[in-house]
Amino acid sequence: MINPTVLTTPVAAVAAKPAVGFSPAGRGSLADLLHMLGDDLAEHPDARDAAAQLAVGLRRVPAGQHLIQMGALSVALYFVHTGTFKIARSDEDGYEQVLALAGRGEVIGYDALCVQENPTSAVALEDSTVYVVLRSDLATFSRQVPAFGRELHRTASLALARTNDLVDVMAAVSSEVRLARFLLQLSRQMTAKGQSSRRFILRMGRRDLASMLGVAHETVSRAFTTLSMARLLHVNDRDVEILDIEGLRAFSRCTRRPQEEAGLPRARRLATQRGDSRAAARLQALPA
Amino acid sequence: MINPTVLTTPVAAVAAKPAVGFSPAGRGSLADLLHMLGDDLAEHPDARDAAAQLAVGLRRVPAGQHLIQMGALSVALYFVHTGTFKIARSDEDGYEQVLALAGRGEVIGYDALCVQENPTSAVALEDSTVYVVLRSDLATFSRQVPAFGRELHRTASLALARTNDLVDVMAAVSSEVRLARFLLQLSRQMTAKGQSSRRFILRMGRRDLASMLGVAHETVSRAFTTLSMARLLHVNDRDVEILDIEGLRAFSRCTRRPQEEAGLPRARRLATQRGDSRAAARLQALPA
DNA sequence: CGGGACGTTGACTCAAATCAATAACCGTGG
DNA sequence: CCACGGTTATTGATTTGAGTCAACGTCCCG
Repeated sequence: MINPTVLTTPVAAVAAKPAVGFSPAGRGSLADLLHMLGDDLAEHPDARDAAAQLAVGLRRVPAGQHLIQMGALSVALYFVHTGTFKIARSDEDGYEQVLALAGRGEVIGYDALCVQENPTSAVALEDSTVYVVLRSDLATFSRQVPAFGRELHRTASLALARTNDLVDVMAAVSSEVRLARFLLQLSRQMTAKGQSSRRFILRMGRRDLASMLGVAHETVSRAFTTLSMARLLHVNDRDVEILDIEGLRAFSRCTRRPQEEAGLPRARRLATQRGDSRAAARLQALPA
Repeated sequence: MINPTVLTTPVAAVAAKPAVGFSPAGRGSLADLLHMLGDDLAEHPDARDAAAQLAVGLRRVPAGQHLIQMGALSVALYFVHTGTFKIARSDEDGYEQVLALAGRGEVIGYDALCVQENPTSAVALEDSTVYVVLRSDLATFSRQVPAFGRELHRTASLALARTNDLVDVMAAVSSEVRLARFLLQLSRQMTAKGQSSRRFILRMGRRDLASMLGVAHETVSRAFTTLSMARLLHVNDRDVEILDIEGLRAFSRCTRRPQEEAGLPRARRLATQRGDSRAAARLQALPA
């Protein structure tokens, strides 16, 4: 699986500018950051004042640029303000494994806290901005504004849960199921962010998507057409609309092939399998 | 992939005893916990005293018992003191996806911090003990003993990095490469813990291992024999000895099939592929 | 000794990787 | 303006790695 995906990111552009996305930085306060994370400090006026005093950087990262270069010294954590990032690891051959997407409110760079160098890189998929919190400020900020410590733990926990979700996706048997699960997760995330859970734009190309699913990019194409023909989706390049979310959900649970349930003396099933073009067959496993 | 793996854990035993592994608890101090995590607080005598005052639970978890039941309310974080745990997620069909192993010094339950209920379960693979830190104590402990906050972030970061490693494993093309990568990571972890990096005992059965690799358990067997025959390993059930770690490393990098490097005008290669029994062929990609 | 869980090996089939061709799109430059 | 190279997406043909089914040996426990 996993065809190329070699340097999906415009290398030329990155090489031309300074390696680490350096752009006219802005300025914000810890209070701004906390507000974005959903904590208004409304009930802690004193902490609110403290947070307003603590300055945090605000950096612009143009599309395609690296926020973090894998292997570089880790100096800060980043919180996505606007835009989307792709978190990836690439081996020396240039092959790239996408590990996560990070959108508004999510932490980037947390996985480096246990070491010196960043184990992953972060690339902006579109023009983006991030809050910058220096590692050397973490302790101070957490002490002076307990809400920050709380939120940091929450976002880190979320990052962990997200990666676990990705493992679930990659563990699925068939490519169609992998895609279905991925889309459902994306849908759930969109809901959490208050956007439409039915329709959204994929921020990445087929190759990056294939890398996340752990399949060849041609297979992603085919999986899309299969799900479309099953009337579960409507796809136009990166524009995806979920037509039947319940059906998609049912389909995504079609993990490993049926088998005798754990201990329960049930023996019906199968007899429905076999014959036509595969994925279509997996469809009649639907509820209604 | 992923054959059954249905309820690898002795359900009966779990069902018989209270759902959440409940065992004669001990008592420890935050200082003990920090000492295990590698922070002696030697340079902070006052913090040392504070930490010695703060009590944390110490719980015994017999082999096969659940420390955390997926879906249960999250009330605490756990730090493995002795033994090993398997972190897993199981869908309603009884299928189980293993997400991580947790050994001495690692956190368990961190992924629940962003929600109410535990998104994963944790099962002891052998008789184990854990330090218990209530979620309600987290803020206090972090404030009173800054070293705890630091170590908590470090271990959480490690958990995230570990899961990323697992994604790398599951992203590999062939089952043999998956196994090779997994073993190398295990080897690295053993080194970090000061144990032999050449030889170790797998704590899990083939089915759980298969779940982590994202393949059928029969395939794990075959991959083991293939690597053995390649003289890279010596395997006896769960006892694994790495014979040629450099060879194994070279093999593990054999990801996707060769292809034209990014832009570079190189055209040699292949012509070596094809003919014999697959994995053996992949071997001559070695350095020397 | 029989039942159960586990590990290994073989045979068969099929889903997906691979190889290949085509089309659409984009920015550039003549 | 259109031609050109480059990147991306889709679809088809072919091959093969691994999932599945099945049989067998081992070990442990009651």
